[in-house]
Amino acid sequence: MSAPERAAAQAGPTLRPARTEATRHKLFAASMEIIGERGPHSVTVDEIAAAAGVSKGSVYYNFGSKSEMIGQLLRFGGDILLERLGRLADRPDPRQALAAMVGEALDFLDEYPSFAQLWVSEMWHSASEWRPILSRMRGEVIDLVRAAVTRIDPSGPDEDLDTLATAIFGATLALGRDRHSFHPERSRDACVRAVMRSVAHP
Amino acid sequence: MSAPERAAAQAGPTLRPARTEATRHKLFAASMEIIGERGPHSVTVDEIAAAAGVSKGSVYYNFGSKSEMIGQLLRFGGDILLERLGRLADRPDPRQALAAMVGEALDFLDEYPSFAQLWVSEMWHSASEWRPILSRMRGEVIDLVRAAVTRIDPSGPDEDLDTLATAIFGATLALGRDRHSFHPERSRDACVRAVMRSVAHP
Amino acid sequence: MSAPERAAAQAGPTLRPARTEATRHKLFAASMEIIGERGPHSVTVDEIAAAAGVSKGSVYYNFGSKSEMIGQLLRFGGDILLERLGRLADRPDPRQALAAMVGEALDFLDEYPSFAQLWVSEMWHSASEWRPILSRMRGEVIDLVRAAVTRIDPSGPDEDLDTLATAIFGATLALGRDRHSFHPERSRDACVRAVMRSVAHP
Amino acid sequence: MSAPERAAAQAGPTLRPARTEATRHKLFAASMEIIGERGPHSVTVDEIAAAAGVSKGSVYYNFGSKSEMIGQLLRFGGDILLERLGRLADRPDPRQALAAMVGEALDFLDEYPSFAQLWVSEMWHSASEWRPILSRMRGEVIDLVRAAVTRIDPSGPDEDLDTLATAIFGATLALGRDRHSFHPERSRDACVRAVMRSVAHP
DNA sequence: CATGAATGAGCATTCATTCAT
DNA sequence: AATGAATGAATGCTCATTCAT
Repeated sequence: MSAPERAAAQAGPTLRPARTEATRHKLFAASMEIIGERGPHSVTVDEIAAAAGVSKGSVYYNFGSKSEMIGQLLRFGGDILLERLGRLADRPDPRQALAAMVGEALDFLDEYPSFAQLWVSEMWHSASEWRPILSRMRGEVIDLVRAAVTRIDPSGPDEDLDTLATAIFGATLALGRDRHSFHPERSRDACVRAVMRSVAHP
Repeated sequence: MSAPERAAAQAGPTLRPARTEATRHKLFAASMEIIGERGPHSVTVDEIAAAAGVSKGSVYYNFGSKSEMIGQLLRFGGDILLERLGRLADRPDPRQALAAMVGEALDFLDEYPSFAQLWVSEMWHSASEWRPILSRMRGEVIDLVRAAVTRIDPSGPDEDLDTLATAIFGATLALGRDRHSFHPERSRDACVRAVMRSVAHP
Repeated sequence: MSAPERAAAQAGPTLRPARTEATRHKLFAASMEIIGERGPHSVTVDEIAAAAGVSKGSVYYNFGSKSEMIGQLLRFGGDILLERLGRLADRPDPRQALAAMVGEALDFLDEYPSFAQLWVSEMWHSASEWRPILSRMRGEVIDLVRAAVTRIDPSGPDEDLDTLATAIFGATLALGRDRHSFHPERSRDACVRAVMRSVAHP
Repeated sequence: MSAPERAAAQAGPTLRPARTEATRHKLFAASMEIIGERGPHSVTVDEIAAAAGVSKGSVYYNFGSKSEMIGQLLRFGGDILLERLGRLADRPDPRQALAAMVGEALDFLDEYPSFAQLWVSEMWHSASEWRPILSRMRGEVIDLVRAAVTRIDPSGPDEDLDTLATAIFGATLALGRDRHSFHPERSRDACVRAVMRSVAHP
């Protein structure tokens, strides 16, 4: 448990000192930037601290360890994505809801490419330190997709709906990363259309 | 350049290539096993050598560096996949050809889960040492898929075909990894069906 | 660039420089002791750190590399020699000035035998990592000697003065090392006299 | 004991197989070339073998170890120098004899710069593996010089003659290396003159 | 005689973590 | 709340040496 966590545990809903919050956010921003590009193992705590403009000691004071810092970073990013997708889930037209979610996901992958890269790298990695966090995120996202898919066509066995949701999830993730790495010219719409073909026939 | 490569570059009748080949294959097999599970950075050369039953020096004698060894491992795995997919590409019925390729890919991802994990992790990683190798593989696989998709429905702009091929690629990869990590009970057929939905309606 | 150098480059009020300085000097002293005896390649960083009573990591924290540490050690020693010789250069009697410099050099070679050995070994070594440092030192020492020689007898071409200065430099170096290795009984005065014979005749 | 040495020990004055002699000389030539430039510790047996165009095993077959190979190389070079200097020692005019020896030494240092470098580096090195060889060489050369000096001016104590001989030795060595490294334009004659100044005045 | 694949002890270097200030 | 000097276990890599062919 890092020092601020200890303090919070003792003091109840402390108004967190502004200085700590600022340091944490500088570290989030800097890590997000460089960890996605170079990978969590290739980036050193020194580099993160330098990029954030704080001392190395601050990382340990605020997060306790490098691993924990990355974990909180992932939670931070995952919450943003889930919040954004959740907002679109209850649109009246189910097909439009799914399309909106795919589009929103593409936007998110575009805005947080480093988070996206980290997710793809670690989610299926059996020995990843962040597997619990990432597989929970994967589960929640796929649940949202499956719900949308089910509203479009509730027939068929549950297993098939889950499989379809996973396929949509994978296609979206791949298109998002591909736009970043290989095809920046590819339009968001074209990607949404390609993904939506799997639920396209009325 | 590793010692065997230097020797090969000079041509001439390689005197004792059998021993070298044996060592290299033992290293390939052992690496494939453990690198995918724990990630290339978390696995040490000592562990690889021990798992292969050779000395650490042999790794360096044969490959020159850990990075180069993994690179050759990736080429090795990629060649297997491409060879397998290529064999299915010219089936008469284009829809059956694509379905066969998706199925074959799933089998491959099942047989070589470590290779699959490494691929997913590093392919879109901008600073990966193996990016050149992996992105070439990605390109060749997507080309195969696009050719199959084009045979099914040649209408529409090229860009859309490329995008669709990428979506199919991503969906298959995700389903393959998901079967390994989260849903071992999910059938190969269900996965193929889910992927094929994007080209299913005549 | 080592960490303290990075810090120094940014200026600002160095907070805890005393600790760093202490560590650096402990390392200088210990290295000077053992590197000259066994040669820079035969001495390990572990040994140096152990001899200095600091951790191996400290060597890297303070100098960045073994090579850089030795480089700074050489600069450190060279500055001492040059400072000592420079103080004697402007004695009124030129012959006495040169004799004093030769004697002082012999004293220095006696006090810092490891530095002397390193200098002799690496100065004329075309591929030495420390060639730039050592050849600059050689140049400055020879310049001092030539100035003294010129004051004794300004006639003759410049080239001859340079050559004579080099001969004096070499003779002194050899006598200094020889006293350490083979003839500890040989007196300082006898050495000075032998060197001074080349400028002895009025 | 290396294999040919074993053979020689058994068979008496064997006519050494031509193949062995050829291999040894190729190795001498190649080592002399690169060891002097890069230092004995920085040069690997692989490099030496490659430069000589023989296999690494041949080095061990012929010399038993890297250290022994360099030792024989040094003996080889030292014999050449001593033979050349010895031939000049009994010239009638003692001053001319010494000048001829200094000149001959400069020629030798010019022809075998790598040997010269190795000598300078290792001769005064207390822990050098080749110290015995090199200090014997140093002794024999200084004896020759002292004999010549004694013939010029036999007065004065023995110790002074020895010291003077060492000074001449050092001056010559330094001028020889300096010509190679820093002043290739400096003439052989100018160097001889500078060295001879210490015995120049009748 | 010669080769070159294999070895493993040894080494320079990295980096997450600690702690006195 | 923050700092940065110091640490040392861990790791990639080198290279002299061996030995089966």
